[in-house]
Amino acid sequence: MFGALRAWQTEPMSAIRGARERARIEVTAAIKDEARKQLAAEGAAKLSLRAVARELGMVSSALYRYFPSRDDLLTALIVDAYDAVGEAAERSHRAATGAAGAPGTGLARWVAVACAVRDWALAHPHEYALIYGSPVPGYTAPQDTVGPAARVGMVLIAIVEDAHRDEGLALPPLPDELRPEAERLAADIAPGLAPAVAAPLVAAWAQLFGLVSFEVFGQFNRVVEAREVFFRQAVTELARTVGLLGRRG
Amino acid sequence: MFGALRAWQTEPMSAIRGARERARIEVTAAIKDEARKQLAAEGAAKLSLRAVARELGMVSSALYRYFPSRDDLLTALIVDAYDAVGEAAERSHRAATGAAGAPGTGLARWVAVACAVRDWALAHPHEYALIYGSPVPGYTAPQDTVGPAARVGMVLIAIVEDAHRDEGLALPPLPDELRPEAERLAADIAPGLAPAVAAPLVAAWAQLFGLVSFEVFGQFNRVVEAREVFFRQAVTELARTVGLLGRRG
DNA sequence: TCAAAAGCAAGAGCGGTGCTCTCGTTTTTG
DNA sequence: CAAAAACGAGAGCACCGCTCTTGCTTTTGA
Repeated sequence: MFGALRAWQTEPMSAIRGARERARIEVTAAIKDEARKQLAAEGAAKLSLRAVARELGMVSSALYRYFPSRDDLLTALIVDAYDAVGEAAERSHRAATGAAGAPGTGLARWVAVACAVRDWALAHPHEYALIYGSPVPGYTAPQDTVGPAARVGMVLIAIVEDAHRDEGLALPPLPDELRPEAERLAADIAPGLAPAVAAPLVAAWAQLFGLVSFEVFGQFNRVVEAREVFFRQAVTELARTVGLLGRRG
Repeated sequence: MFGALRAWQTEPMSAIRGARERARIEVTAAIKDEARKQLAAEGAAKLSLRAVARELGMVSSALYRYFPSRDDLLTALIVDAYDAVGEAAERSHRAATGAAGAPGTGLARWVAVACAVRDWALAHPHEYALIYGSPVPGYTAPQDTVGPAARVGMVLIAIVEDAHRDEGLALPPLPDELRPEAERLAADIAPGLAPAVAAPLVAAWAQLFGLVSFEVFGQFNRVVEAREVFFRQAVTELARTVGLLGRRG
């Protein structure tokens, strides 16, 4: 018995130290799971700490041991949502990067990642709204969210960088007014990228989510019917604006 | 006295019939004004019926004589917001349509309207979030909102239609997969428009708001710095996708 | 080894919310 | 002029986020 105790204490730091810490991790995960369930069911506005606690069989005040406020719980869900959509994008990117270097695959990867983002958004509309709709907690995003929030953008950058190296880009001319900003952007987000493509890339990033948001938020209701083919065509055209070569290129 | 009463009763239907009706209109407007003030200050999530009533010196239950629920108040604000941004777009369209028929004005009008939408959004971020962020009341937009919600899109359609008539469009080829949807779209939203431009136009509509949303919602923080010139360049490129001819065209 | 410290669940409670109902009062209507 | 409708005020219900206090358990450190 004492031997077992000693064995626990000599476990590496990375492992869970005691029963308390283990329980804390499990309870924290259970809270987030239940909160995510309520978020998916009713939306962020209806998410209630008391309801989460009730469903977990604990008292509402106990929940504040794990999240100092409702906004902190929402922030945790925001980070998870960014990670989820980011991972969906990265997975589809890996899947579309089977054969590297083949001409035209840049466009295929771009469309694949865009469709992955759209699919995730349609499957998790409330979580999507949490991160790409109105920012509900506070006015500015907490620092914890900036890393996960960049993952989709990183994938898009990687696609364009790879295509630039492997197939070349059909670069649009860079207007003089935009040159300083484009150079700053390129140096900031992708040091190896040509300034002429950095600005269109950021714009395409925003426009991609414009297409997704309009569909998820119902702006396309009674307007666009064949949404899959409509979306694919739109993001294909978007790929052209960042220099990815299509069939017509 | 009775004469005055009779005179009131013989007034035309369009006028206000009595003191009660007049008061109702005024109180309704006061409620909406105060609600809009709180919306602009704190956002839709913090809008409280009780606070509105308190500020207006009435009891919260009295407010329910004018709006049956909080969501109905929000819906009224949504309609007003759609009308406001729609009117901003229409006004800038009229201003940019001084000299009609001159070559290249289609592009100028497009950029002017896009900038007007962006300016309004940056000036009224919470109202913008109410209509182009997560749909907060219910899941589907009430029927009252569809008309006002279409105003900006109508302006964009008008610009392209006028340019099509006056200057011609540089139409991109229409892929076969998109043809049925494009024809349905064209017949639905703008009977005089070529199918090849209908789909890109709807996509550009969504992408325009993607650019605005990313800026308003803070997604461009620490990414895009020179936002005005960045936006103008992006919507100029967007104009090209709907066939409006630029200098390079 | 054992007492101090820290973490934890539970409960009561505060001020706030949306919303309903009732009750006089006032205005409109027939 | 009486019936009907609209209205403001108030009390009250259930819920919310959040705080504070009270005991209990685990962890810690001398």
